[in-house]
Amino acid sequence: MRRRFITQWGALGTQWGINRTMAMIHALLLVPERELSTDEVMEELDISRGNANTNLRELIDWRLVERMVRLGERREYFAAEKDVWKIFCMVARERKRRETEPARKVLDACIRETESGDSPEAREFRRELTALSDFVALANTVMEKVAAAEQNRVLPRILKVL
Amino acid sequence: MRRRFITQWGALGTQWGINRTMAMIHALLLVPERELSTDEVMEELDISRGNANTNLRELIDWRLVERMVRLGERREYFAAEKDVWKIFCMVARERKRRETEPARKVLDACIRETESGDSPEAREFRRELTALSDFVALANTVMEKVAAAEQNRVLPRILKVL
DNA sequence: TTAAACTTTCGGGACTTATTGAAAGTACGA
DNA sequence: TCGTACTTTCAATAAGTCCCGAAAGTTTAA
Repeated sequence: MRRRFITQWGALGTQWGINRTMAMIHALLLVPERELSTDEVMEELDISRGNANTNLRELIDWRLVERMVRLGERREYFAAEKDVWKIFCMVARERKRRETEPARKVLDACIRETESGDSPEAREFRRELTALSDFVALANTVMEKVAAAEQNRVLPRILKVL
Repeated sequence: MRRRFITQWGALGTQWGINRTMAMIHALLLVPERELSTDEVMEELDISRGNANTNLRELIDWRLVERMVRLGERREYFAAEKDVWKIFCMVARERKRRETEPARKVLDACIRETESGDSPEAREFRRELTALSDFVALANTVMEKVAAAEQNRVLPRILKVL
């Protein structure tokens, strides 16, 4: 069953824009109570060392996985964050970085470059883009707050507002 | 400038998990005041008919673009939704459909199949997965409400709560 | 019913991204 | 300092995705 969960989670990851291996490693670490070494990950998922290493690092970069050092042991072990709320924050943070921030940059650059234009079209263009940019900025702030929030009370509270 | 906006938006799309052409068509339709035909889209972006057709349909599927019919004319025209709030709702709806719903399905299927297990591991497994599933369900509800909300007051209101 | 105008589908090639496996790098203990 | 145990990098290749263009399908007007 664990194996099935892992492969399915991997398939899901693809749709989320996360690569399959990364999602599978995450699933693998999410379930068992103990941390695993690189070699164990390689063996369990039947993947190469390079692949395991790259994706473990990526997961650490997302802060979804932590490196664990055991006293007196050379080998490193890896453990996944299990608190769903924290996972959510990490994903929000990452998405902000990869999605809303670049969008905002592009929009603002375009707005700035049409500032000189004075034709009706230029104004219209600027107006459209500004509306978009403001909105993205707002969404950005929301995500930031969500990512920074400490307690897992936020989502229920949001739900109440809606 | 418009052209630059279009290409940059296309590049952004890639990071969002949307294909380049789709994002470019969206940008193309977002800016000008008038709707465009398939042929005009092909010409502006220098893409094939098949490509234009496929991606226009995909955009329509996302409800980001509408098909416009002109009386007495055979040809169809396309126009993008410009209300940023509506765009947001559409994206939320689509993401829910493509991200949280499948995740929930996988989790619930796995939980159901371990219901019989009674070992400590099985219980632990079930506990973990249930926590995740509940959380995803909560997120799901939030997105649903957001997508259904009519006014563009929701985001500011959420912001106040945080 | 047919031709014309337009839309959709789909196989194959181009391009992009992920993975391997081996070599190089690093850190530790003796 | 060296050997060992481990981690990281990277070039080659495999896998996956996107796009073209031609052919097939559909709708409309005559």
